[in-house]
Amino acid sequence: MKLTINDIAREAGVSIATVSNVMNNTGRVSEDTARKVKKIIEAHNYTPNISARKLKNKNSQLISVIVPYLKKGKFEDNPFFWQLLNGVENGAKDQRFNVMLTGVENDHDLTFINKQYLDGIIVIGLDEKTKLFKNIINLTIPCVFMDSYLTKQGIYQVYNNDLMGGYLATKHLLSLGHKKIVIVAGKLAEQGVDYQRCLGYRQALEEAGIVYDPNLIMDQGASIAGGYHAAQKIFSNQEKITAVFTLSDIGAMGLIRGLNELGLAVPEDISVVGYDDIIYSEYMIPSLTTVRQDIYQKGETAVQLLLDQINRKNNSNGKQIILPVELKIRESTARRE
Amino acid sequence: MKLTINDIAREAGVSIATVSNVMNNTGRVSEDTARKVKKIIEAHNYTPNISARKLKNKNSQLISVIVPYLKKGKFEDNPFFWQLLNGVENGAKDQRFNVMLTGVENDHDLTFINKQYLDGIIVIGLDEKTKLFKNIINLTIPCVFMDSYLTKQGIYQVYNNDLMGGYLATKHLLSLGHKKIVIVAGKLAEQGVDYQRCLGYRQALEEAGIVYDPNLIMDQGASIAGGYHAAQKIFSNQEKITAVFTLSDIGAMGLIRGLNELGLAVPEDISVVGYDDIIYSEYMIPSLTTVRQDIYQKGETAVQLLLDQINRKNNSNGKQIILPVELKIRESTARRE
DNA sequence: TAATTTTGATTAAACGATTAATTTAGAAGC
DNA sequence: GCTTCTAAATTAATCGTTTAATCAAAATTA
Repeated sequence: MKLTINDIAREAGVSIATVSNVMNNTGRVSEDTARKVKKIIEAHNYTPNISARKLKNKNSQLISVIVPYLKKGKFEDNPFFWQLLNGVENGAKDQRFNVMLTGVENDHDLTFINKQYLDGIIVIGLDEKTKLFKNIINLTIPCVFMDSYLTKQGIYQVYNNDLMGGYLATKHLLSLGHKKIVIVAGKLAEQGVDYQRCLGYRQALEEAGIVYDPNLIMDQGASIAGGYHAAQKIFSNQEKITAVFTLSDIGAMGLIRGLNELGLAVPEDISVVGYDDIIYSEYMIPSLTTVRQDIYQKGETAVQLLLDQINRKNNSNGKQIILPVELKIRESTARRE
Repeated sequence: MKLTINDIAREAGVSIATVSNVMNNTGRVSEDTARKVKKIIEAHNYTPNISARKLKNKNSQLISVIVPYLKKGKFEDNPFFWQLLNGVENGAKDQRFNVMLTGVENDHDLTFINKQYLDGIIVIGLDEKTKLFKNIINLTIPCVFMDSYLTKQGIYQVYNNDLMGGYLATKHLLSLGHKKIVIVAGKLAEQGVDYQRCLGYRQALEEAGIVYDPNLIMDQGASIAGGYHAAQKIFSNQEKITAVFTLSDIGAMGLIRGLNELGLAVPEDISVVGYDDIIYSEYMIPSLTTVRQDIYQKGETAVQLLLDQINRKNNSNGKQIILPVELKIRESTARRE
């Protein structure tokens, strides 16, 4: 049914070794023979069986993007991941790699990522202290960690300049005259992006001579519902809050909706800055001032870093790539009255 | 280095065949032996080499979701796909299947499918007339087609009741007194979902005794930018349009933004109905009246249908599953003044 | 007890590639 | 003409499983 190397060899009147040599350009075949074999390969659109090749060579042309889900069955509503996955898939395709998506829970055992099955993985937002991290490291397969600030030596990481993002957003709000700026964060784990963004926030405050008030940090969840619920808290807060820095655009979306329902207008009553610049931010009403990161490009970068690692296998010096961020000023922020 | 079945067999003092039989629960092994072997497998955390298994069995526990992209390098901005993929991944995980994502262009060669020994594929929104469709059919691997209305016998399909969705949305607008209702569609290919939704629209018009006017159908693209640009057209249209039925929520999002910029308020000046009920629709300002389909569940359903096919292999009767839709009435529609 | 069946294990042949070791055929050197 | 060298092809082993074909021992039957 399916063509094998034997079929090609038979038709070309050569041995399978020769066919293999032709395919792998080992230079051990005469030009004439090579041409003849190639023609037959072309004609039948033959491609070698990856499993067989892998059994010998130990590579599968398959990588996985690992998303530590909150819970099985729970839909992750941030389009961030989708955009990222598009970037990864696109970058991988260029080098004829395929991309798997795997959602895992935090204490998941990774037997399903059989060591011999994947050529590499990209892991998003993982903390070094988790069991999952240890399990992944133990796999000793090429790996790129994205959006986490890990201290372990010799690993590959990609993230945006989150500290700068936090700094820029806060500085912008400060420049508009805001003093009481709330942060609505996802989880503030020390190795997460939100922690860094908060550091940037604190740095900007400090430069402006404003005392950091931990009560203004809300650890609410980065989801759309998280933002929505934060509105209530902000509304009932005694202090006069005039600006909110939400560490995700979807959180900002929920927040603005929530504020509206409580009779607070954005930006007239409260200014809001988001984070990510997902595609919808530009089209929201009001359009969202936000810290832009190029998510698609981040995906491409990560896959590139991973494939580099896969190709020259024994280089384990590790590498960090920090991508730039940019403040996009739109309608959701205004001068404090 | 890596443990093989031989190591386990040696340590257990049995043959590799016995180890294999233990792993695959063939029932050909005595309880005592099985227990002994299992213990050793456990102790070493051994997992069989998938490539070897694949080579023998020609199955991979791997399926792919195929998204016919518009173009390579172009990011597909509809979160629909992400939600769907989450559903698929979740459903697949239950049965220990992994999920690949593949974006293909219309004339893409599909060799990767054989190479990876995919056990099955889910294809989204594909037209029967395309070359890609023919190529896929020729592969003769288990396949589920989603969101297309194909006429070929013996194939498996999953879609929502799009005709009903179109009907419900239109009926709702009619009941609010609207007469000139524009449709902003993606592509109106005969086998696509948008075509069906338009049929529903026409049916509702007919019941209300309103003549169908093809000039009111805009074939603008279902993207957010498509909706945005449609606003201009609607604005400059001479006829007094009071309502728009956008065949995607993100299109509606772009549209509402566009209308706003042109000084038209939703729903005061124009009512807008979307389609999909993505998670953001509820949080938009105004929140979006839309036809809800449970995308996550659709993903789960598709994967279930696919795995059924994979498991009892020779049943090729085909099957269609039609999932229900529901109208969600929110703020973006109002009675015509 | 001898013949037969059942049970539980082993042997060995695939699966489809890669590659080290080997063979063959010409060409070159003397 | 004989040896040596080189280029180009082949042979055969190997990767780690599954499974059909066997086989041996124990259990059952006559």
